[in-house]
Amino acid sequence: MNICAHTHHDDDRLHSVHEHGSVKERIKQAEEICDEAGARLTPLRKEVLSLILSAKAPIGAYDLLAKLKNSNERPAAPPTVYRSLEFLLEHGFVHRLTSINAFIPCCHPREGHQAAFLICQNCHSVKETSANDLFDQLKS
Amino acid sequence: MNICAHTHHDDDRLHSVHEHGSVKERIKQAEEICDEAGARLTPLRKEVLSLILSAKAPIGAYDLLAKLKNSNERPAAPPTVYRSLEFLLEHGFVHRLTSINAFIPCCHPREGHQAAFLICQNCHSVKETSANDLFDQLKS
DNA sequence: AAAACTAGCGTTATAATATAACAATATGCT
DNA sequence: AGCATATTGTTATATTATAACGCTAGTTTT
Repeated sequence: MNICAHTHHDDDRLHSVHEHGSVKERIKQAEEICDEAGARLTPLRKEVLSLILSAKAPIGAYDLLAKLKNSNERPAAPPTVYRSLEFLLEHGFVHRLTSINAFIPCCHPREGHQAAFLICQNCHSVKETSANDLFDQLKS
Repeated sequence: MNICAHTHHDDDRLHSVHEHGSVKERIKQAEEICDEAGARLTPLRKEVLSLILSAKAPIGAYDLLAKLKNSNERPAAPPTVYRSLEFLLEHGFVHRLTSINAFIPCCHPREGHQAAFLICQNCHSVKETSANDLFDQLKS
């Protein structure tokens, strides 16, 4: 499922996941979603989400760990990161790219959509496209 | 991309990857393909392919390693397996399922097709479907 | 309010997956 | 045979992820 997409024309069904609204706005949106769902976007979880949103590319768990250690008084070990990632994945705020062991923001956290990702095998830039049609087919 | 597919009706576009012709036949086919391509299906590589073909489900690198050790005088360490897997992947004899860190046979080694896999999140049984249509879309 | 419960996080250790680097051997070629 | 290259052996280590246990703070129950 990895295709290097070097296209530059715009297509509303195909967009870069790291070119979206401000981090602040998206954090605020996440807070609202958590409030509605009765979930807790704790300071730690918020910081991990913020790091993923701020990254210019998919970011790995141990990169997140390093950034947490640098930017923070908080102690940090692998479970610190993986537990936050688990929460963010469960609530649809991020996606896991298993093929490159990295994480990216979800562009549409409210929608419960199915996405497919085009990952450039050189630079790892990621574009997202809806796979709803494919999934409809498969479910049948 | 993981959907648990519990369907039992047959569909020529959707088939279980572990219900195919005999291992012997498929090894023979692989030998032919290697001959044509000038590639060497060495005894080690043949054994790894055979183990993947014989497995009833996706099989991990370290499971393969254990089987190599059991069934064989040959010494075996991680690179032994990973190098063979690299060869088998390059030549299209197997697929890597990154989401579960496991490997399965390719059902159509000659065709250079693009496949999508439905992996049961309970039992890890795998069905394969062609994703050529999707890929055509994406390339545009 | 005290006790019991729970979610979240800290902490240590270890499991599971994968690769780097170099040595030895086998294979093909002239 | 002698050389070049591909393959495999071998040791060590890197990378990714989880298990297990304890502490703390907030909540609920009584």
